[in-house]
Amino acid sequence: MPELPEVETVRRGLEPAMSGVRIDRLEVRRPDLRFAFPDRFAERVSGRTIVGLGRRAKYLLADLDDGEVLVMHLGMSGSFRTERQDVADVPGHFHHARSKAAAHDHVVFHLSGGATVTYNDPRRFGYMLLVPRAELAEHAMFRDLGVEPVGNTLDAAYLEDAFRGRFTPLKAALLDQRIIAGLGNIYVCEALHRSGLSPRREAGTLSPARPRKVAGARATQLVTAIREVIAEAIEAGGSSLRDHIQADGSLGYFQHTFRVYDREGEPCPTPGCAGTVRRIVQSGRSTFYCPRCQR
DNA sequence: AGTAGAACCTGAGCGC
DNA sequence: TGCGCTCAGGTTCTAC
Repeated sequence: MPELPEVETVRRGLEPAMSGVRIDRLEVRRPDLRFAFPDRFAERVSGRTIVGLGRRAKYLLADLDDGEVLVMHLGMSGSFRTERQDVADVPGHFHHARSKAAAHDHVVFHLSGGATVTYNDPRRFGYMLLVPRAELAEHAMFRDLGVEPVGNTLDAAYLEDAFRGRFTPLKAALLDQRIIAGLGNIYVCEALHRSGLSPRREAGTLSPARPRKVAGARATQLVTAIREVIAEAIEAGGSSLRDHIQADGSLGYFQHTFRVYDREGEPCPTPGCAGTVRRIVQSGRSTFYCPRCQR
């Protein structure tokens, strides 16, 4: 489920409840998610204070006061929800009753002050790790990650370099976390549509044979589209947080309207384009695009 | 080396 | 109502 904007939205939603807060007890309700939990996981996390909550690509990073980082990945179906039981008598404050455990509630953070944060993940493609802060950058999960899509390091010249000589389709190249870290199936489709580039085009065709000082127009368009799509989605996530979090305390899903994703058969939303959104399968995954305006 | 496909797991939606 | 099939926002392992 979550791509970078969703993970960032989850981070922002959890931060007020978790940052600077002590974990009185970590409740681990099964032996594994995608991987087995770390040795003595519950014991090592219980009693720690969360110094700060960060994010890298699609990973959520909780800095603990003993120098370790609790690394959390939400896989396809992971989500968090926050609940607190100590605000019932605050006038005007929404009260989240402490609910019973739902199906697929795998990890519960019992926080000082009485709030809980629950990780739910039906498909269990998510996972949690404990990594010493100093070793994080060299950890197998992080060392090969590419640049963040919104940030100074992503620019057209970088993309041209990364794509040079590659025959793989643009769709696959953009999903490759070693080049840009954090994009997923939805936002790749959206960015390609906005930039007028076909998902089937060979990645190397965006790169001039030799590096140039001034990057080409197509790579520039693509970079602009990626940054816009991600920034807008994070903004939309922020809005949904403000509207939504108090109602049910759940984090991980928010409503979005996409221009092409999951819109097979609908008219292409590009102004003046009479095309129809088409669905194809590339390396086993759905791609939505307009064959008319995406070249 | 680089790329496609299967695998991991559960649930939702659809046609019959 | 129920069965069987396809599909799902991610990553990793295997096989050409």
